[in-house]
Amino acid sequence: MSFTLATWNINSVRLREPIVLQLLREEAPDVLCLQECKSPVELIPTAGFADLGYPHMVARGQKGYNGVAILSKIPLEDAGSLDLAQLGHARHVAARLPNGVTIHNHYVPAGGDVPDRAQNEKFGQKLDYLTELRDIFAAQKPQRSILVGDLNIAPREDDVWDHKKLLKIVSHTPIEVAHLNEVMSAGHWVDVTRQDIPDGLLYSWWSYRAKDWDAADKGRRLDHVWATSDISAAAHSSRVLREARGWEKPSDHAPVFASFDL
DNA sequence: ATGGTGGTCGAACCA
Repeated sequence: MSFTLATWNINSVRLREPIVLQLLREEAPDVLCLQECKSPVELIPTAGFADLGYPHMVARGQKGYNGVAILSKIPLEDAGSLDLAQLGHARHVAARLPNGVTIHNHYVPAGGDVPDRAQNEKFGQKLDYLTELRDIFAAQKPQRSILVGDLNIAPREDDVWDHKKLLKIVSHTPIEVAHLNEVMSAGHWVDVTRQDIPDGLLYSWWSYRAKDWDAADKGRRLDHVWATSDISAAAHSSRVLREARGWEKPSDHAPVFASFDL
């Protein structure tokens, strides 16, 4: 079984229903994982998705903030959700495909502006979220699994537009990168995007605040596709759909794709 | 050092 998967922080699934439909029409991934839906599950506009061949969804939602959803052409079994760091936020949901592969969709806390948990509670929550996730993977090694989402960390020097300038900026601080790497090693996860695209600058997010995001190109790679080591060799064809950042009423994130032959 | 933009939901919070 082969399938293509995409992950996209949509920043309101209701406001951006038109560009979700555009992505499904033009790129037709088999599975689309969304973050920051900012909607209760019952208000996600599923009818249009179903009309395009995506009748299956597992999701967790809340009013106004957070929210994650997995849309699919392929039947999905709800595989539960976690409330990491006990925030009471809808930041994770998992689904199982008929071939037994589990897809984890995460929206990691952004962490606020000050990279110090003594001054900024949100930064501590972000680190705690990652520590708890690490501990779960250390206790039980995940198998035949894919983990995607807006992890709100750009781990590599070439995942940001200026490594030195961003070392004290939340999303690229050494302590965040260390926490993310501990999650990866605890679960034996492989960074599929960098397996396929090992070299060079690569971003998936550009701030709304830049005058000309495309020309300035001050991006960061915050959105990730990982696979457990038992299936990582089946992954291929990773790409970032940068053009979606320039669509009508865009999200500040672009979708990240990967395909799997399993 | 600061402010820049955008979404939610209708003032303040979050990214």
